[in-house]
Amino acid sequence: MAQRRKKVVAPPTTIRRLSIYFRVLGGLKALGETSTSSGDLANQTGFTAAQVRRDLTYFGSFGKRGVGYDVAQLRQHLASILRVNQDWRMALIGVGNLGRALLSYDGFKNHGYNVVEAFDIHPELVGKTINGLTIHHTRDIHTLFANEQIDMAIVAVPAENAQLVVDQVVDAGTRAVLNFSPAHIRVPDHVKLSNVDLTMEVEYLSHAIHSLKTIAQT
Amino acid sequence: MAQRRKKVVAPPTTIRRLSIYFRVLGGLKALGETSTSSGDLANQTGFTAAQVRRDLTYFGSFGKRGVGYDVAQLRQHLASILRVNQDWRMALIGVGNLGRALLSYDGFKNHGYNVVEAFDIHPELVGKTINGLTIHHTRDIHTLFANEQIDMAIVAVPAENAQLVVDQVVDAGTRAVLNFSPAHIRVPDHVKLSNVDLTMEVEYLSHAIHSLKTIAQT
DNA sequence: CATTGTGAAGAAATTCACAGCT
DNA sequence: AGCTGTGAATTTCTTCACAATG
Repeated sequence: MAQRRKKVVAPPTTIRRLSIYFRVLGGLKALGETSTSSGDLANQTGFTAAQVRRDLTYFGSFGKRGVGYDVAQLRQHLASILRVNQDWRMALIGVGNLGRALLSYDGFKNHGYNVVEAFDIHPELVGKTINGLTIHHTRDIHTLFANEQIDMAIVAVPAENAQLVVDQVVDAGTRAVLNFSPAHIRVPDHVKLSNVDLTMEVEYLSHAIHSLKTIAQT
Repeated sequence: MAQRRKKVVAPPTTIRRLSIYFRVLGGLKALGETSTSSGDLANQTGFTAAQVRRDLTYFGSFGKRGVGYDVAQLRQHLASILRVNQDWRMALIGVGNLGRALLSYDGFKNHGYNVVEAFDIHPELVGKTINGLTIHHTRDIHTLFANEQIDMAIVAVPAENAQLVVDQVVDAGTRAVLNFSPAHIRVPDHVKLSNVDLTMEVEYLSHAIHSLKTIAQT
């Protein structure tokens, strides 16, 4: 112990912004742009130039002073930091409306995130094929996860079943869970959890609209 | 200028947590619980007791020292802060896979967030009925928004059309936008924007899984 | 005496501002 | 001359710790 400690680890907020820079760089590349700058990235993302630069410094220095960043090169660096295009194998648990929408979500497949298994608890869905995937029963999660190495589980089941399902996928060795159910999920330290909470966003907005009125008097 | 300034405005993070407390209180109420505490809420949300209390102080003091909080009463306070159950009128723009899933998302309708209009640009969808809603052409946004007072727009169109669509709904008077498209959207100050970025969450996880390996050596 | 509400302290994230390269 | 990379300052957010109180 008592090791020296520099500012080493990037905040979660930085990682999420990197994902956005990565996307913008993809756009620039598609347009044939070869060079960009922190100011340009700031413009296209709504963050500040200082923040763009600060975010990048957590991982290295990728630009040339006086010049800027090489689009392809910076994009490649971010791909490597974020680990995109690494043929991630994902399983979808819960093939309801939201689950089905996620199955065909372009943003996943196009970046190396492949849904390779689908599960549901409803007997009438089990055995059916959707987007080329046979739907399995959730009771078979453990067995099938063992065969196919699954890196990430997408959980889109009702709140009351969510913890149970997550326990199963964690038990089966999955190390990342993307949870869409409106429930507080507990996972052990070695598992990473990310929540997408649609109700929360809507309620945030309904609060925010209103408080504008209150603030808008200078 | 040079006005005095107390800590008055709650951070956005607080608002989002309030939404989660609200949900937990709903669960407690359903179980017949009448009383709770910051410690209990902390347990059920994964935040800390101090944070629960701090979050609440931005809006008032709702508990009794030595006792805790009345479930129904605190829930009612949060409902009022978040403005749930106020019959919000929402419009969905983009009736693709994701849009359709959102149309039938229980979390919205059950809390007074009603999708009352649906729009799409594709001629083959216009005129069709889905979940009891007739799909209109996006070109009619302005006209139809004028008739029906729309409080919030849910944007689930491809990134390349997103800004255009948002400009239209903003122009039509909407003051809140929930954007699901992977694009940086600009809105004027009087409009509130919230983004749900699925790719970002997946990339966050793929980064996080990996960095665990690096950190896990003590 | 258990639990709130809150100043004060601490930690984390953002922004400033400028030296250092190209 | 222009843009990066980064210490330092600042702001924002979280946690501590305890007086107040039902």
